[in-house]
Amino acid sequence: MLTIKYISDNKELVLAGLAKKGFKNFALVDAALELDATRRNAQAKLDAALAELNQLSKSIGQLMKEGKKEEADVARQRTTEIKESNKELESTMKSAETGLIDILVQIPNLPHASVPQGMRAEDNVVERMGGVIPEMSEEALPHWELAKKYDIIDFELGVKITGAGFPVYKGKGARLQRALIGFFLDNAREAGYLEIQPPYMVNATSGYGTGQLPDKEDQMYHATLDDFYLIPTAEVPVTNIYRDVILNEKDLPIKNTAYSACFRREAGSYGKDVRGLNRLHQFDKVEIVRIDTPEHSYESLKEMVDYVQTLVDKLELPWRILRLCGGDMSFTSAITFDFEVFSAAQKRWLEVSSVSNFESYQANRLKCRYKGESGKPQLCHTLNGSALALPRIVAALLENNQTPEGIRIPKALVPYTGFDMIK
RNA sequence: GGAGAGAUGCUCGAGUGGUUGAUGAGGCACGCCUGGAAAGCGUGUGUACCUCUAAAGGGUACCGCGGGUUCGAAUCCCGCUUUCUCCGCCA
Repeated sequence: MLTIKYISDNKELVLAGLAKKGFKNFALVDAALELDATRRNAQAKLDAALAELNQLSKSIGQLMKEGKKEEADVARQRTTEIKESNKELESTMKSAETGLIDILVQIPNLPHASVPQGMRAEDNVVERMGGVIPEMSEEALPHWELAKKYDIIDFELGVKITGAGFPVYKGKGARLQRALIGFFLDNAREAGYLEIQPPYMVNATSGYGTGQLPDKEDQMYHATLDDFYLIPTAEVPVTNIYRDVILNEKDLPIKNTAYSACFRREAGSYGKDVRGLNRLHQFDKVEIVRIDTPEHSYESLKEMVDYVQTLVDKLELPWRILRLCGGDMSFTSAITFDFEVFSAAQKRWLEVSSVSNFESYQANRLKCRYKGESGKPQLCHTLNGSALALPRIVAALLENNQTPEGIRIPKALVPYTGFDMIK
């Protein structure tokens, strides 16, 4: 969340930023500022009262030692009065405090100056493109047909076992999944990322830390008996490693990578675009997470984008990078670059990665700070990106590389699959 | 799941009701010493919020978390979380 200090120092910038993001509830900003004033006022009074209380306590001890019981009793009486009047101050302060946080978590992050204006996907800007879109014959099959033809992914079987959106990968399909995970993790390691294997369930505090809660509560699977959430991305557990942590500036940037299964309810998205692997409730993804100083976070962002580009290049997929417009970015992001690959039989661009700088928005929730030479702890910047999400990569690989003899595996991946064709 | 023992600052480790934000040791930083270093000596070493603000200063809170008792709690009481040991179960 934004800090109340930033909001009160830069109200006009905040309102302009929110407008760019398509956020209309400006009243929340004033409400936050008002609650903050209430809180500060109550705390000032309460602190003064507590100071007097502490003084009285000391004097009572002293008086008792000197045997001046009556004077001590007078002081005791006074403490009772103070404590009585403190009750109201305490409840004022507490309710202002929780009310303020309730409001702040409803205010999204502000977009970076370089984020294009716009509300819809059409307003996103193509940053650059690469790879070659293959010529496809009219008989080219979409990946769900190919999956059936070669018996490598069974969607109906997943329905039987769990439900729609939980496919079963078989044989070379399963091995292709495992190959991609290994390929992505090895590349990340070579690029300097520390591999992490995180829990796939998190508590509510972690969900709040990265901003999934309360904003996207209905997008996560919730194990109510234990109040755990299945992670929608490894970003959640990995970033929460750094919750309530003060890092040393010389240890930055932190570079972590993690494979995890990801679980998303995808409530409300049905129809043609979700066929096959296009949108699943459970899928595999390798994530990269970075934590850096505000001075270096945009360098970090560029490195991450460039790194993801090397992956789609090695996989020989046609790709493009979009700079998302204000209205299309996520709640918590300050800037986001989406990677899309072209899936030649569906003739569609599919999003396979989203690389974002959250600036200090997550860090403020997480209380993730760093300390440099100057001494004072400051909020870090957090960044993350998919590198990469598997299902749509698989969809594009299957569709783009289909031949009459079978499906060709890109050279870079063969050491991981152990086969170069799916026949 | 049952029983018992713990949870204190960067780390270790004192502390069972009264100037204890917290003894001590280690670590770290700075200074002295040195040709340089080590050793030695000295000094310093948390976070958040409020107030004030150029800075300094002052105040409040924090000894796993949340309550309670008391004029006063790291210290007493209750609940929770978590770690360890033993038993049970088990991939």
